[in-house]
Amino acid sequence: MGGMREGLRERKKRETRERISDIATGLFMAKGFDNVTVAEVAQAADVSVNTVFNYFSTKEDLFADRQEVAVDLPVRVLRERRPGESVVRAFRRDYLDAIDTRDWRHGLNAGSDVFARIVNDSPALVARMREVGVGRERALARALADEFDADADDLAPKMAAAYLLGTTRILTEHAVAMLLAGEPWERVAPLLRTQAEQAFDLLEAGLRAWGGPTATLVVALRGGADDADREPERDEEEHED
Amino acid sequence: MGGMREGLRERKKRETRERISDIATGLFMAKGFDNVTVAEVAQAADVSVNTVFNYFSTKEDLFADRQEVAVDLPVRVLRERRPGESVVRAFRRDYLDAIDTRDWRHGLNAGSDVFARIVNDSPALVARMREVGVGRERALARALADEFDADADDLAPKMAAAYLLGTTRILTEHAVAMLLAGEPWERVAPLLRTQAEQAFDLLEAGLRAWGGPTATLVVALRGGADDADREPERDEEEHED
DNA sequence: CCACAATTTTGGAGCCACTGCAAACTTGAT
DNA sequence: ATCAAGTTTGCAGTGGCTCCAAAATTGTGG
Repeated sequence: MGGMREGLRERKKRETRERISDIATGLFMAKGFDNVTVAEVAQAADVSVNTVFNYFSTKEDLFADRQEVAVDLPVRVLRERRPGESVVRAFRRDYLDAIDTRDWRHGLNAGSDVFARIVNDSPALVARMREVGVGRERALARALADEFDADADDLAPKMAAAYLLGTTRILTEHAVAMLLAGEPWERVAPLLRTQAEQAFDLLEAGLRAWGGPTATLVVALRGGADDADREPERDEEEHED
Repeated sequence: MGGMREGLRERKKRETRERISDIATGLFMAKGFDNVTVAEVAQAADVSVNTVFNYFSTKEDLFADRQEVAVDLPVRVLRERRPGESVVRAFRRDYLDAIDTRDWRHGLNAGSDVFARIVNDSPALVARMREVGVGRERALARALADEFDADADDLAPKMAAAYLLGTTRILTEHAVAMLLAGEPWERVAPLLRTQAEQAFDLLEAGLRAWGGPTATLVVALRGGADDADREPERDEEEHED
């Protein structure tokens, strides 16, 4: 049992997994999630049903697979914010960037409309996506609490996470709804941009007016003029995964 | 076929429905949601499985039943706010009231810990509860948009709904977590109260600093005069399209 | 090359939520 | 009593998913 390179065995495993996932997503896109049985996927991928469940523990996993990774995405935005940049500003920049580049990480992909239609047609997938969202929020809340070492009874990190991700969630939902209604991206983008700017203005201005017991976190969130000599940016360690 | 009082037929229907629901929740509490089959419920209620599905379209419906009604609860808080009272203030009052009276409408029921444990142990029920939450948020957003007749591209109602319900959600989650950890209500309540006050302070102060294009809604949300206190330092952008 | 062990795949039997259908059965009105 | 409408039930099935034990495949040492 040598832990060598990648033996034939492991390569085959990887290949089958990818084949199953690809064929599955293809079928889902073509016929809709609920109109495809696992048996169908298995047959198309030339494996047994048990093999499918060997790689993916649920049918929904078969669809997410790639989306799953995005759970720690907000955490990365938090951690990789620029020196001196407030948390809200970092999220604002990230989101506006995503609009410009039409990045997939906020579901603004070209083709995200078909994706959204597939998801919306299937209660199971809708539930799944919500679960991913909850995971993101929890991860961000943990990261915030971690970074500004708030104690367990301090709800500010959770609140902040909810506000930040709620904001982006609603922005994206609305944009995708417009795309689903047939609006071209060229018309959606500028509106989305102004909406995003307004929304983040609200967040920033909102937090600016607060001087609560968790002042350090709030200052870091909004980027503070409270105490001028304080360095809100912590030393950034090199932790890229 | 006269639709008179309540005929024998309808009474029997109501009785069976209640009997099934009661027996089901009893079994769920005793053994956990996933450890009870619908067949078991049917047998205990002395009906066939088909009859169960005749009244409740899913197994989860069997558990919710009573909880379902709570979807329009935030809307009621909005609509029944006192004259001159801002929306945020209304929600604050409602929540603090709920703490004092330990009202079930925010899951602060005595015995809500067992309820929570049952729910948390079942992925299906967790998903169901999240769905209820989403329904609440959507209903509140619609009601807000309705009341202040915002147009379809105005995201302020949705944002406000997300912030308000996100706030109460996190407050309640934390309180229930403490209860689950064995803390007595007498210790939880005062902490929850200060946390709630801080959180609603944040909301109120946050909205106070905002002068956007949807000024009427914001003013209604936070209460108070528009140009009374501080100036928004970020110059307000034009509202085109 | 040949065993032999470790894995992977597979078939089969089965559970459970849920559906559709047509035969009972119950109720209400004539 | 009788008939129509509504309700309950049994039965047969689908589809996701699990468990298990028998193949088939791959890595290792002789």
